[in-house]
Parts: sequence; C-alpha cells; structure tokens
Amino acid sequence: MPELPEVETVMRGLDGHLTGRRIVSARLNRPDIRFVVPPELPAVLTGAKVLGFRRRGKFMLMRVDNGFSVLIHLGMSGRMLLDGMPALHEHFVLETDDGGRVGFVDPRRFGVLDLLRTADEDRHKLLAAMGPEPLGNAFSAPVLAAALKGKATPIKAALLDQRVVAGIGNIYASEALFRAGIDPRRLAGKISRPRIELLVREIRATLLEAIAAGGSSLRDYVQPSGELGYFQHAWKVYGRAGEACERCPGLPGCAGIKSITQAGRSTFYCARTQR
DNA sequence: AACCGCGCCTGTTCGC
DNA sequence: TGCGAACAGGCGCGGT
Repeated sequence: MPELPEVETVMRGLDGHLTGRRIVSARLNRPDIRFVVPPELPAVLTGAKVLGFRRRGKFMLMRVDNGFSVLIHLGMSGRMLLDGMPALHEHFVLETDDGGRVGFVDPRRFGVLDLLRTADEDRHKLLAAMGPEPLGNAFSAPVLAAALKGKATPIKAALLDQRVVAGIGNIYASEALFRAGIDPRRLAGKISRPRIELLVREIRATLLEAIAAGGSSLRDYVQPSGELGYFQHAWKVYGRAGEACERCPGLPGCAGIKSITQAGRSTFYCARTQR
C-alpha cells in the first residue's frame, strides 16, 4: 500500500510521538517478515533515545543515540499503531518513557525491519541503488531523462522502478501519468523532453497534494494517529475503470477510464487524453 | 544488460 | 448465503 505520501505521513506521526523519547522496552514477536529481523534489535533499542526520523523513498529510518538506526518498510500491509492495544500480526512493539507504545503490524509480512549503523544508512543494500527523491532538488527533467534514456519498458513500469525515482508506487504512477497526459504504454526512452518536464512537475504536484491530504487510505490503512488520509477521493483514474474521464466526459473518442495490466500490475488511464 | 513473470503472505472482494 | 477464485498499495529473484 504505502507509497511515498503515506510513508511520509506515517513518519511525521512517528516523529511527533517518538523523537526525544527514551525507549524503555522493545519486543520482537515475529522475526520472519520479508527478511529475518536481526534478533539483537530489541536489545540495541532498549534504553536508547530516539534522535529523529527521515524518509528515503518508501523506507523510514529511525535514528537512536547509540549509533544505530532502524530501517522500516511497510510493504503492502504494514502499519505503525500508536498507543494501541496488542493487535493481531503485531510483529514488533516499542514502549517509551512517557508511556507511549508503538506497534508494527503487518499481516502480509512483506514489510522490512533492519538494524544498521547510522553512519552507513545510505550504503544499506536496500537503499544504495535507489534513485533521487522526487520532492528533492536532485530530481529534475534532465535527471529523469537520463534515467529513462534507452529504456524499452513502458513508462508506467519505469516509474515503479525505485532506481529511476524513489517512492512512487502503483497508484501515484497512474495518477501522475494521467495528469501529464502521457500514455502509460509509451516506451520510457521515447518520451520528448518537454513531456518529461511536465511529468516531473506532475509527479511532484501529485505527491505534494497527497501528503497534504494525509495520504490515500485504502482498506485498513490509517495514519498512526488513527485518522484516515483522504487523497483517495482525489484520484483521477486509479480504481475508476469504466468511469468518465474528467477531462473529456462524453466527448467522441473517449471510452472512459481503462484498466490494463502492465508488468503484472493494474494501470488506469484515459486513452483519449493520454498519448 | 534489461525486462518480464513469479512468488512471497493474509485478508477482502467478487462472481457463481 | 456460501464458497472458491481473484485480487491487493511492493520488491527481489530467476529465467529469457
């Protein structure tokens, strides 16, 4: 589920709740998630103070004051529950010196928890090859054009490639391409520079609007606070197969929003306005 | 080298 | 209503 806007929202919630707090207990209930969680994680965290958080793509990093960081990825079904009760599929739990409690709940176990040295954060295997942050200065039309150059894969699949740009998932790839008017089937290496410039702007705008809305809530996804994000109401194409496209309702040649499968993932688009 | 398809898991939704 | 099938926001791997 969680793509960049949802991860950013979750991270802000964790930051407000945990930064500055001392961890008084940590328990690993189930180490066999996507990768085996290092068994020393609870011992390393217990007694440590939380210094802060940062996000890299869909990953969160929590720094503590003993030189270690925790790498967190929510996978498809992961949630961070603040001050909740023990829940089903709660694989990891922290308690803080102010009585706070944070549970990592992940039914499908596609999530990741890992322990690493803070100084080595960006050298972690899962982060080392990651592309630029789409909301940062390092992401620009020339950079995206260089990453797409020569690529024979459809642009939709290329945007899901975290080496090209970090943090975009299935929902925001469809949404950004709709807003940029680019056919998701177009080969990544064959998009003109002006259209790449527009795509960069629309990726940024889409992600920023989604963050402002607290992300998109689908099924059981909630912010750590328990609030629902509401960006799903602003989706233009995702999950809207068969509906009229808002750009061309009823116009000749508009067959409504289509759903296709690309690289095993669903893609939604308007065949009239996306070229 | 680059790309596609599969598998990992569980829960929910869909269609008969 | 009940049941199995299909599908779900991600990502790494193996095969081509």
